[in-house]
Amino acid sequence: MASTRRIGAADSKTRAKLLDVAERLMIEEGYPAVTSRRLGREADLSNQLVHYYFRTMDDLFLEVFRRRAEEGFARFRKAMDANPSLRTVWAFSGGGPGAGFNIEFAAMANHRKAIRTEMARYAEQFRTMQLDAIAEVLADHPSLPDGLTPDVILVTMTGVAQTMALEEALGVTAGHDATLAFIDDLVDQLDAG
Amino acid sequence: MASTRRIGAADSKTRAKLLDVAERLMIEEGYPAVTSRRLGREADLSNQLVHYYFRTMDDLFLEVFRRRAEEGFARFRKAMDANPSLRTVWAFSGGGPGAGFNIEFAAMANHRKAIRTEMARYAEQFRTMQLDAIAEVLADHPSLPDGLTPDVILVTMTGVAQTMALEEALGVTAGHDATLAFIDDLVDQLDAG
DNA sequence: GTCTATACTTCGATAGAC
DNA sequence: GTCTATCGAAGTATAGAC
Repeated sequence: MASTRRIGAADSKTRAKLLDVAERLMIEEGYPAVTSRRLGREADLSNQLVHYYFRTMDDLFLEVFRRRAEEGFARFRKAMDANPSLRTVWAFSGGGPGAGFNIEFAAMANHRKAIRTEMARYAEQFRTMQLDAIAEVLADHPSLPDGLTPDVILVTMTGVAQTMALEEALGVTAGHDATLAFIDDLVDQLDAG
Repeated sequence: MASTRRIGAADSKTRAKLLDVAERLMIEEGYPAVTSRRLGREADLSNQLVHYYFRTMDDLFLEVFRRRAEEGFARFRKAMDANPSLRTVWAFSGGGPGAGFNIEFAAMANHRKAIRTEMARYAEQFRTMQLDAIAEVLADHPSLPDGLTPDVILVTMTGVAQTMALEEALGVTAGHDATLAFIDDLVDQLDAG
């Protein structure tokens, strides 16, 4: 039978605070720095309280990820409502705010099944949303260059945006400006029809 | 004055073994799993021997990275000698074998200065090599599409290849086949002139 | 070159009191 | 909801013997 250990309410303010601190710590120092003890200290709480709200550390990480994902979806939907265009899709291709955030989870996903599953779910859902958006925007465009389907446009934009973000964090920016200008032009042309 | 602690020879077989095990462990379980104790155990050595060959764990990681980088350079040069084409550049855009390997170091680079510096050095050097290769291959091509400079071609290829590799590790492959086909065609056309 | 011994820190997780 | 107490394990790193 399952453990009888108690677990904190999902709408607790303390719980939300722990998630906030975890998110900050993760971005600033990397996911291995997010430990129950460290978290408790930074949030001015006992470390054991972390285990009260999250059965395991993986549960905590999953919650951090989900919060961000939900927020990202909402922001994308809102932006598309305000300005349904390829440009908006392009603006969100980098994966939202915090490229470092994505890398942390990508590294975790490589070795923790629960996190990999959750990330895949999110990535697929987001891709579908973006794809629908592109299809709608380009619906009345008579002729795209041969082979340049919405699929291809999206994967290419995503690849370029995410890799440039990653490289920029590293301090490597060779070729970025020219590529940015090229994609910008392309997006303009496609949006114009 | 600096520590008088002894340090093992760089050409030691034991040292090489430790680097091998570290590399494997890193890919299989992630960089936090690469600890001196774990390393010693897996290599059938005392954990203290790790500190004999590498003053700090960061030194160890740097050496693991450098070994791979050197090997990657050599493989790229050899492939370009055998078949100097855009196709060869494209084949190496994914960042060599082991996409997971790159993610591990990218995550580390986000928070460890020494590793970030080394990675940036490598990335810049590799990009220059690739750029020279592309420029040479395309030297006698009279007219590229407007704005599609070697810079842009390279950053785009790199972005698409690396992101697809990352997504594939996650299990997300929507749009990959179509994008692969599109780039393949483009590469063929550019190689043909 | 490899080991033992050792010092000190930090970790995840649980039980149980208040 | 939060804390104290506590367990067992693992981490980096150094000194010094063989």
